[in-house]
Amino acid sequence: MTLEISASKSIHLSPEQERAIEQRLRAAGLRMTRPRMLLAFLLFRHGDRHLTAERLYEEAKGEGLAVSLATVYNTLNQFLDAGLLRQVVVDSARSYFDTNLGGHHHFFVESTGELIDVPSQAIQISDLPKAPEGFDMSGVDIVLRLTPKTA
Amino acid sequence: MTLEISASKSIHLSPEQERAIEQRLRAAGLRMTRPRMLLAFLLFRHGDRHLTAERLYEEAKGEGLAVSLATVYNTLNQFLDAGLLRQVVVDSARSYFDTNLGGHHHFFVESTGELIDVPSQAIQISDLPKAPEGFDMSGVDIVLRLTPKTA
DNA sequence: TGACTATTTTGGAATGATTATAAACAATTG
DNA sequence: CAATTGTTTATAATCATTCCAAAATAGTCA
Repeated sequence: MTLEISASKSIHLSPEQERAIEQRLRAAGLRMTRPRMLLAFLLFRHGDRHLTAERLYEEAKGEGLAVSLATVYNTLNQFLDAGLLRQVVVDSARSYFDTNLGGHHHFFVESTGELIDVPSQAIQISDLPKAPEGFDMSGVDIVLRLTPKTA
Repeated sequence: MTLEISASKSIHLSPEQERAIEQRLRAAGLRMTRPRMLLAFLLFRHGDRHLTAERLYEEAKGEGLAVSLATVYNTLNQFLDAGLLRQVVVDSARSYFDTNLGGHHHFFVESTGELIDVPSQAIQISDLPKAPEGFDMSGVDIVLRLTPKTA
């Protein structure tokens, strides 16, 4: 699939990239469409990323292939449901989507909104309470909040 | 100060309660007003609480002394700034305010929005990464997410 | 390929939490 | 008590996100 934009701009995926993405989306029960291909490409092409919907939307526009903000939200939520993304809750104002699916935690720079991965083995937890009666513990989220050093 | 509402309803604070609250607010540079006294009373009368602004607003109305939603938000933010409350970020949809100022963490029941304190000594962390160059670590937030047990 | 059905996309309206505004009010100070 | 300053309030504004109905696209099958 070629993501044509204009005479001057377009994104080309190699057949392998395309097949890899298609396979992941198909496995999740999602049809392959141009917006989903573009967004998957932007999300997964370079290592781990932490993005807000708005930022991904801007990035897509910057690449020249416009996609509506509603579609960005729809797609992010579908990817979340499909387990291709994880949500990170660190800020009551906006949602972050994380492409790193491995167990890990985060530094959060409150002043800039930047998130930085912390590998889970960097934090040693020797004891955790068990879930109260009737519940399962579905996740352990650790956020290390950072502020610029007070000179 | 007596929080008079109607012939039938009013909240009475003992002089000690009143003085204690007033002292805390004064120390934070806040004038003593009726809405602040009411909200402080509701927040601090019974042990540790986790409240959303909306819920505190409803509770105030339920007690008969109406206070505007804007004032609830203003007051919560002032109390936050004054260090009388702490904010808990667990849900991208709403903000929780926590009256427990001691070091502790939370269980979060996603299905109901309920928060449950976890004393910090219930979680043993034997190792934490240090803050990246130029930053101080201002907080360590741990959220244990709960889901109803899968029968 | 053509025609049909099911799914997606989209722009714009709607929602919900929170914050800003500006006028009315209450507390403090002298 | 008059002047000043800080607070409350109703309402409008904002911002992220979701909803909606119509237009576009993908999948299916003859």
